[in-house]
Amino acid sequence: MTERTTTETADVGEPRRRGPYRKSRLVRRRILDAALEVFAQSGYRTGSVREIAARVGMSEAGLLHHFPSKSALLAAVLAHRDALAAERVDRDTDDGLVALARLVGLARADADRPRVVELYCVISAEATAPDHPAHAFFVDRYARLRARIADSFERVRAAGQLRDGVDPQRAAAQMMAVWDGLQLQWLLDRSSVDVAAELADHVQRHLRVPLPRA
Amino acid sequence: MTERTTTETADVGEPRRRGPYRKSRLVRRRILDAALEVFAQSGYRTGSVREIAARVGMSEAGLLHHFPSKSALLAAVLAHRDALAAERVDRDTDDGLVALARLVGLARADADRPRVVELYCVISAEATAPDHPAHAFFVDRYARLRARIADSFERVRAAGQLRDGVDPQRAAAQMMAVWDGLQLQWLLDRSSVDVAAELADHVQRHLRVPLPRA
DNA sequence: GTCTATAAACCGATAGAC
DNA sequence: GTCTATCGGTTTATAGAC
Repeated sequence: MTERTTTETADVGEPRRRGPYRKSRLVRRRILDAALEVFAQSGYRTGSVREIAARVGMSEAGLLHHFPSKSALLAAVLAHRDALAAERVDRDTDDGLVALARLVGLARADADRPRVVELYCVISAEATAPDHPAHAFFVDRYARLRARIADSFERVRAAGQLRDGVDPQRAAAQMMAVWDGLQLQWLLDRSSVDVAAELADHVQRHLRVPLPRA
Repeated sequence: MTERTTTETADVGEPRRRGPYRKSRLVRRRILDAALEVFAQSGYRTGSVREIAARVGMSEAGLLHHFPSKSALLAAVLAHRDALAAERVDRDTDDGLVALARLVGLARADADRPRVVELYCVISAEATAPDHPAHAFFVDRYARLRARIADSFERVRAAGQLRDGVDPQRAAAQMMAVWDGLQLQWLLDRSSVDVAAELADHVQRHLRVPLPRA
């Protein structure tokens, strides 16, 4: 959002030859990666800026030059990860079935990103407290996702592919719930459940037609 | 487990006239209640013994006379709440349908205990980290609950009340998952979902017969 | 059984040098 | 852009008086 897009005016001999703020962007990226790991493992409140800075290999003050505060750092991590996920899922489709299948595909891909799964699991539970810095973010995020998934189920219904007695709104809430809950079980014990398989099974139970794999 | 059951030998004039360690038991109970609130609101790692002690109205050292450490206090809170829930659900039944209905009933009753719901939501997510003091507790707890609920679904199947293509093990994992996930949504926004209603709807989708209300 | 006092550690954020 | 140094705050747990 606040990303600079101007091109540099001095081109030669300067350390930032290939673009403006190039080093800053790389450093910020490394900080985000380290913050993701620490917040995932320890939560926001217990995870420390000191630990994040140590993983990046710089001092606390050096890190806080790039992000004004700890909570701003968390916000940046969440915004960054949400943007990456949206990139994967939000490509245009009118097909509700495809939209739902993409979510299952995201769950399948998440098996290779346990740190990301852990981040959302831990921080969302923490953010249940109204005074948590990410509280409003998660309240809004869940309302938004519920509405979007309900819309997908609605399109499935309009295409005559939804089973009788299925309410799109309720199906959306249940799909998100089973997804989150499976992730918790999986984080506690990797061998206990197959998140994507169970999520697909759950969704399939609402459909008249097979859920595509993509 | 370590509860004393001996009766007192001196009966008159002593401050603990109505039973041995009576005051200690009451104090321990008040500590457990306060600890539940603090751990629910702030998690284990951020929740402080100081805050718990303040709510009980005693000093930190005074509190730690009753529980040897902070982690022992958390263990006691969890054991206490699990015992209360088991009391409600574990009465003997051979009827799988009744067992499942009791779980939905517990979810319904939990609408009046948001602090308890919050405790499990926050601590289980935190306990995802292998070095968390409650990690082993939750890994074991989830394995145990999955097995028990799978057994209930198995009994439902044996009674010819399970829909075709439903695997008891997977149904158990999915039921726990949707329950946990709905609680998270509910904690973030009380008006967003009806946990018990959605849980009942989910379970009903696996059954040939209506789930009883009790 | 409860207290005060204290140890030993960690925290977020800022000031200011370079 | 990164550092050192530091302020003012927090934490769990223990020692020892009463």
